[in-house]
Amino acid sequence: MSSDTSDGLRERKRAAARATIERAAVELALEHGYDHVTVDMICEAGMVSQRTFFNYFGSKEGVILGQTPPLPTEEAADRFVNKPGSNVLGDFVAMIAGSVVGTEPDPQLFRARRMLIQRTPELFTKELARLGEMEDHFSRMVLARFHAAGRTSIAVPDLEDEARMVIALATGVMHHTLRKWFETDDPAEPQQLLGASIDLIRRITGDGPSTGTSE
Amino acid sequence: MSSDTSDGLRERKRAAARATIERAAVELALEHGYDHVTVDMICEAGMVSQRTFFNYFGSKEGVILGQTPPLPTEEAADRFVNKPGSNVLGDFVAMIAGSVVGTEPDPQLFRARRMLIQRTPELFTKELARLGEMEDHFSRMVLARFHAAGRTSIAVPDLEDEARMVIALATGVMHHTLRKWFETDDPAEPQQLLGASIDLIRRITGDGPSTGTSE
DNA sequence: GCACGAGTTTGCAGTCACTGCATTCTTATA
DNA sequence: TATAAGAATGCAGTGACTGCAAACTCGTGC
Repeated sequence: MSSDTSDGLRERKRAAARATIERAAVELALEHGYDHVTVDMICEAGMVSQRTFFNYFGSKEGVILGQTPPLPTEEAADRFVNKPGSNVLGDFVAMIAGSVVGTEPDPQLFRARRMLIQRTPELFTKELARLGEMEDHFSRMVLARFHAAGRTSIAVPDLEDEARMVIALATGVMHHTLRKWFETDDPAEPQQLLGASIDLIRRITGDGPSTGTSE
Repeated sequence: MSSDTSDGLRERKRAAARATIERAAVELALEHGYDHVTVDMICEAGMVSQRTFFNYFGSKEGVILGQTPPLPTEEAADRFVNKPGSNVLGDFVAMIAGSVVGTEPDPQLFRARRMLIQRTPELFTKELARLGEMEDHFSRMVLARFHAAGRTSIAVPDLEDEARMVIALATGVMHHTLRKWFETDDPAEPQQLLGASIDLIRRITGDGPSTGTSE
């Protein structure tokens, strides 16, 4: 029953409350600094009880970090596995970037979050940790790509290690790219940053900028 | 006055207390799991007040993680900068490994710490964060190496980015290598693991396993 | 020996994040 | 409209951590 954007008053209210609290929290943190804001302050500004706050977000960080970035779409994953480019790392990072960008509907809020995360070491750490949690999943994807390319764990005994290493490296790259991204003040195209990052990787890890195909 | 290992009763007492508390903490955490151990429990076992505990270690994690790993010796740093091997990443990771290993005088305790860190995501995260804090310092080292090799920021405008990217990648590698290291149950030579890691990097990032020299 | 001062340990009160549980609304539905 | 499913809230409690002031201990000069 009812339209698509809202089924039920309940849902709508929940969403509204959530949004109100998030905005309040981000605004407060932007003004006073994350660790000078107490959960109680957020609750007052968001007009909910502390208990409700924790029901919604689970932790103080949770409200700033926002919901955990969604996994790449099946389609993107499939492309990564079956249509490999010249460079695992590049492809992987590009895929992740694609799934991270555009998560938050409100660009204003999105930027505010990024800003806070960048300037608050504690938050930056947590954000990285969150990415880290998906490591297992990702390394399985890389492994799938390897298999699709005909490489087997029998021919290459440490293929699993190699997959995990790809993820480890990619994490590093994302670390770097995220930092760069947060640094720029205008919403420059992430694509460009990514391109630069991948260039750097090539330069650092061997084949000259022109050599091209590897893996 | 007195011998070299101990100047003053005060110092000695401090060291003893510190050791007692650390051992107690690690033992308790090993037995009950890090987050089921309270600071009060540690204090009781370590025979100090809670206040003293925090004076010593600053936080609950602090007592498990141990003192922050020392920076590489000047000598090691100099070698890294002025006697470059074939691979920045490899050299860097090797240098770090050298400065991390052998920090803790008591191998028993050392292993226990590693074990705890590995099995406690929270601690693992913090450990990585601690490494991350030294990023600035390290990227300056890499930059120095670049300069020593005759590369200037004028000829290569994003040389600083490149240095930071090296660190980012290295962080990833260390992440991977640490994990592998913690996994093995016998105190296998880190050198070997490192070698394997560096092999993987080569394989992933371009030039085939045999090509050799790069950078 | 001893007194005095710097350096330490401790108790205590308080803040803040976070949790479990019982109670009180609200919304959906029969 | 009664009633159940679903939230929101209050409250009491735990556990990490901090500031402050009082008590204590070691090192020194006498």
